[in-house]
Amino acid sequence: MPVEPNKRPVKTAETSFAILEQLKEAEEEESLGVSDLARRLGLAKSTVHRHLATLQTHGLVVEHDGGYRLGLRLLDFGLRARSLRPLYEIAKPKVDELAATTGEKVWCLAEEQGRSVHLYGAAGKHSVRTTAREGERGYLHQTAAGKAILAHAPRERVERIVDEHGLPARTPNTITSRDDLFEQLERIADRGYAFNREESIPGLHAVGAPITDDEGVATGAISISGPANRLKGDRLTKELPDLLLGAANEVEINLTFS
Amino acid sequence: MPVEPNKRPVKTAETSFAILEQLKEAEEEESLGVSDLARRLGLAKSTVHRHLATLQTHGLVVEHDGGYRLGLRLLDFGLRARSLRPLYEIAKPKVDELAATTGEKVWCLAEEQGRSVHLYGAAGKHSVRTTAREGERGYLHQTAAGKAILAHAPRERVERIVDEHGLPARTPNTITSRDDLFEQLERIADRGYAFNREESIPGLHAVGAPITDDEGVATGAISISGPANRLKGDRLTKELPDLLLGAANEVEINLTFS
DNA sequence: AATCTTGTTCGAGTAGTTCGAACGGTCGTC
DNA sequence: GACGACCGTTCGAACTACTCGAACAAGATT
Repeated sequence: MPVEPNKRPVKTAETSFAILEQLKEAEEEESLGVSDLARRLGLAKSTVHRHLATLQTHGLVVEHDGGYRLGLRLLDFGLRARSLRPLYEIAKPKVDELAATTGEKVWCLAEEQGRSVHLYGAAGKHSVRTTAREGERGYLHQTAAGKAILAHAPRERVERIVDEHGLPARTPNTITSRDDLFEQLERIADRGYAFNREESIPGLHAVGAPITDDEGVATGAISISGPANRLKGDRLTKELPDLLLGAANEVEINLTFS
Repeated sequence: MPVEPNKRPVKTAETSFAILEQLKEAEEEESLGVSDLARRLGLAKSTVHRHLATLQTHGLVVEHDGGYRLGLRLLDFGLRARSLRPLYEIAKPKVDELAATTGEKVWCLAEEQGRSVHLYGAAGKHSVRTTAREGERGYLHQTAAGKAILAHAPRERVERIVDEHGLPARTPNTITSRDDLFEQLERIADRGYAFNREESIPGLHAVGAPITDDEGVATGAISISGPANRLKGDRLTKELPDLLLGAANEVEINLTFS
């Protein structure tokens, strides 16, 4: 499913989305007003005003503190979108379990439109706090879970994803060359799981295993991540992968019979 | 802030929202196609097609199984909307704690546009499974938490809310008369917490306490709910309210100093 | 094999959006 | 205390761009 070039988009709807996007990007305690938004988006005040009024009647935006912020109707949509994914419903308890037994941060990621989405995360006792948030979008080549997904996808699919999104770096260790990527993906496919050695965040290591369907194609992945000095040696290369593969396998079985 | 009558809404944006709404209402494993949506919304196929293409490039909608479903970009927006509310961030650990100590289902609700929103829920060991979901909207007069919020709001505000949303019933016990409502609210305001005796779901009882700001106006509430035969007598009228008020008070303190 | 779907594209007509100007209100400053 | 600056809001006119319907290929169903 190549993302269509999308001739003739609905521009009016896009400006509404642009307003939502601006409000999402806004700082925590900052609430934007009509004029602020109009300036940022290069639109007339009256236009922004009209869009905001419409968004408000649908609960997508709410007045707050002399400005506007995202409305909780979006929470309804977002959580519905997530619970429609069987992967979430089934992986969640396993992710909790892994976090409890390993004490580290455990994530379940899904792939959508060539990007990764952090579906659900559970914190173990010793888990580090990173900037990752549930719902966040990321690049598949930058994480252990993402690479595990790519390694279990048809090569042409990976080619198209790289064509579209490139291989942006986040740390000196991030894979930035196509050749390196495919070389690693091959080894990951053989091994069945992937490592991340400070490729997305300095000082952070991770292991990721794919969740594959009955045709061996990945629909998501789970990962365990923690500080490099704790995730190393046999723990990183043996113990955690074992736990991870066990959990991933259980999820796969439950997925095919649901 | 009376919800404005909203002259001149942006109709084009509204049809985009209507499409999202339809996809949200859709059954679990049902994925709607262009023609389905066009039929349901009374629009031309080509119109729906164009909207879907636009929604897709923004990740709000994704192709799946020969149709479309809500995209995970909505999860990003929704979770951001929630974490922008200090109430959520601060109440969450207390809700977890209450669920663990009582063993029942504990909810944190917020008020928005005269309706309640289930911000966060935690399940205790014995907690019942209800139809309530995080992100769901409800009526304030139908639940313990909602009534606690209404009881700690200016009377004129409550009047406007009832004018706008009415007092729809969910069970034979739901409050449906204005007089009954205000009578109860008065007692709740005195007492400091509210009960729900099968007013939203048959066989379900609950206690709710408001989270108020420094002016005594409620911005949200937390509640404990469980089967009527377990939530009765002193446990319902003494023990649980005590725990609840303690937790609510802690949340309030943390909220004012954040 | 024929027929009824499906999703897709495109042109024409007009419905609806955008802009700008003007209003009243509120805040801050001189 | 009055002025000026900025805010959000409303409205009319101009023209953008959205909606519809028809027509197409591809696939499913009969």
